[in-house]
Amino acid sequence: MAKSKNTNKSKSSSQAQSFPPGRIKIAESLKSLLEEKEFGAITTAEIAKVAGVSEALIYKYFKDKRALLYQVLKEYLDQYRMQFELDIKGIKGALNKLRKLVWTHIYVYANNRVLAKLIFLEVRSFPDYYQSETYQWVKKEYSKRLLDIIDEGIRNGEIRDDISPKFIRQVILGGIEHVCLREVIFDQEIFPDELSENLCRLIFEGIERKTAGS
Amino acid sequence: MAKSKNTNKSKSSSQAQSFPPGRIKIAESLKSLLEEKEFGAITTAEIAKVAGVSEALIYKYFKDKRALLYQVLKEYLDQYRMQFELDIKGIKGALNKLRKLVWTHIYVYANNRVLAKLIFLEVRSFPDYYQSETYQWVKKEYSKRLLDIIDEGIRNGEIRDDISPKFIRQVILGGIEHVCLREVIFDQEIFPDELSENLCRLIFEGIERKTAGS
Amino acid sequence: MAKSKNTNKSKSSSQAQSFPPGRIKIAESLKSLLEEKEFGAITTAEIAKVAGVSEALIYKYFKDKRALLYQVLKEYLDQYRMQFELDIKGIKGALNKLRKLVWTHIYVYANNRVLAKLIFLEVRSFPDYYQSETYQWVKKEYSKRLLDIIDEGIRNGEIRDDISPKFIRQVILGGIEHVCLREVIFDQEIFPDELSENLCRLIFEGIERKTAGS
Amino acid sequence: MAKSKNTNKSKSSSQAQSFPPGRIKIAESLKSLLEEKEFGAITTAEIAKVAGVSEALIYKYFKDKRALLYQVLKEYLDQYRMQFELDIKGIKGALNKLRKLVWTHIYVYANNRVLAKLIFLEVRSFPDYYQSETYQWVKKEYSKRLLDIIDEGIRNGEIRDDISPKFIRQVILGGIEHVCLREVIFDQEIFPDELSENLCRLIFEGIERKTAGS
DNA sequence: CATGAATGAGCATTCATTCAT
DNA sequence: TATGAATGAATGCTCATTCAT
Repeated sequence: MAKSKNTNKSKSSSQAQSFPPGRIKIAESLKSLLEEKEFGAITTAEIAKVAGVSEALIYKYFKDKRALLYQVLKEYLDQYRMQFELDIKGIKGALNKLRKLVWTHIYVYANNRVLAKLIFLEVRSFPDYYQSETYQWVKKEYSKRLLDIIDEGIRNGEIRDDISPKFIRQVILGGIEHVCLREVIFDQEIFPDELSENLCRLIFEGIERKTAGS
Repeated sequence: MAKSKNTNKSKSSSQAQSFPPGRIKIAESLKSLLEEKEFGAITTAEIAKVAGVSEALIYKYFKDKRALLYQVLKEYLDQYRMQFELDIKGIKGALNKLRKLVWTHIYVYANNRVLAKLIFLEVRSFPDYYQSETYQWVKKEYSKRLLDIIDEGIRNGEIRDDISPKFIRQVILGGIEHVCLREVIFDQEIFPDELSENLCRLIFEGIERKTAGS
Repeated sequence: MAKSKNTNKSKSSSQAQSFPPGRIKIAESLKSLLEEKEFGAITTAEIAKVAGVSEALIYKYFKDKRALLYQVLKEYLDQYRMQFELDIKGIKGALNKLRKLVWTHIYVYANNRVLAKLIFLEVRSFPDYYQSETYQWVKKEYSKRLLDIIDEGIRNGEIRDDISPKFIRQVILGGIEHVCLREVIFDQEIFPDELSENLCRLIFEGIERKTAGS
Repeated sequence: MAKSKNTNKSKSSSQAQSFPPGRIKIAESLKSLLEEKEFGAITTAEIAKVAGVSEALIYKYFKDKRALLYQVLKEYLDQYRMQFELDIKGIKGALNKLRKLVWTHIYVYANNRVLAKLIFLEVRSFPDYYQSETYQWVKKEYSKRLLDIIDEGIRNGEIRDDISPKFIRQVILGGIEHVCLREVIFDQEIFPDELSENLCRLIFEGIERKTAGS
């Protein structure tokens, strides 16, 4: 059950194919090594060997080992950002959008264990991450999108207006983290359908506007 | 509030006073270093320095750095094993015993962060741990005791008999882990009273035998 | 007061405008970097970056990093060679010419710290420098000119004829080096007027021909 | 003439033979390498190889490469400190003591080129040297001794009392540096007798008290 | 019971240099 | 004329571990 095969098979993944092959090979190498062990246990020698390049090349493309990690994180996030943008297209209703978003979020964790672990464990220990452009940009993009949908829900009466939208967002993100953390850390399978269903039921019960008639 | 001061003040802790002073000092040294940083970041030089002994002595008493960690883990577990044995003395009723056990388990995690982190994070990366006597022995002792109580509950009608006792045990242990993991990882405070109360309410509702009259 | 601004503003300096722009940019880049740090601390990456060219181009024009240094040295020396040729034009008397030469020599050190340091410190550690054309050619040009003037002085009775002209030259060059070395090494200001005045007074007293009547 | 063989043949040099052989070999190794090249050009690998030990051992005994350099410097200074203490014993008259001190100082530079270069060139680039105990201690020991003698000279009328003793000390130390710097840098021979004679004549003429009768 | 001395293997990182295009 | 891509060989430094005493 555990140790599910992940998704970075996408050699030709998200970045606009403009990078030199060496750089791509290095990033892919780290991605594949992250499947097996944590970042701290991976050496530059290993990265270079798996990538089939010299260690020196790593430092041509990345300031240091950590900058490489951030790049990998960024690539993963980029890849899913597009997915997120497409995902809520055509969905009517704020709650439905939220439901879809929650499902996708959990689905991403379910299918990309490396990304999940990176976000849950690795990145928190590096205080400089929070200054990195990757973080800033995710924060802006994803967090804002979430807030917009909540606002929309409040405006059109789907969501109660007596709770701060930011607090609602906090609860949603905390909830997602909560239902996935255990599984991510212990390499157990995540079932997006079930988890998102339960989570949404719980949260929506709290945030939905109770109209007089219903 | 988080980052609570821990409990390994017990210099003269559990082991039957039989160990030579050097060995004890080394184990205590690692314990105190584990309060500050994770095992991987602790060097043998540090351990020796804090213990006030030579590095070589570590290898007289322990096969390697990891064997020392297992010893420390064992000492902690020993220490709490006694506590567990005393704890349910005089308690009537399987559910009450379980309640006490859950509370104590969570309480241990709340008060010995080092042990909690060891169990949750450190030890899982060492596959050989599961072969170690420490693990085998804890598994037998603690797990068995739990099962005994569940069996007792089934026998005396407190607990429904249509669920496998082992499954019930699994749910209890998983539940405890579940409600503590997040806090342990992110160094947030754990409130044993609240957590065990909620957890027990949830679980007992499911496992309690619903007698006609009640 | 020390750390005087230097003179390699002469972008279009001595070389007969024949070099391709890339080559010129590389040499100028090294010159400007030498103002800030010593040769050993300058990397080819830096040189290329400041020059605005690729690292590879350096190796198109120069055998290696050191050959580039020799080229820079040569350019500086070229630049001052012209100055030396013009300088003694129109001056009457060997001693006056020598005085002018000494002043100019010191003046060059005072105003081009990079050149001074190159000559005093950098170049001596590279034994192959003494085989380089740059060295051979300077030796011939400048040293010979000096000797010619001394000879002229002896011939026309200004300078005593009982000391070998080469020894006199040696004393003059040694003296110049002597009065500048300390300042160059410790980055202290050099005062050409004062230093050359004192040096000439000292040396000329020794080499001047004492005629009966004077 | 240049490149005179130096004096660190003293394998069993100054330190109280209490150091382990590895540490001694490392220090001696650096000393011998400093005869050939400057500190910056010496690698830890070389030091270890010449010493016949592993690179790791260097870091057992010294914080880093620079700390090793300071240790070497300290050993040299220690060695000569004893010499200085004995040297002025039994000499009458402050000027005679100063003369002896100047001679010995120059003699040390003449016979230990490595030490001389260390002091003149290497150590100035490391700002942290001036915080090192080695520096503080030399400053105190040697500088103070010099000042004491000058004071003594002023008290007994040998030295004029209208110039600050510290200024006199400054002139003496600057003078010694002045007459040795060139030779040290260019690896030319130093003649202590001649240099100290000339230097003392020059300085003493200025600082000696001109009594009415003389 | 304890240690002083020593190290092999590895670490992230740097840099001058090469070569196909 | 110019460069993008790549690297071999170091560099200073760390650490768990061994062994004679």
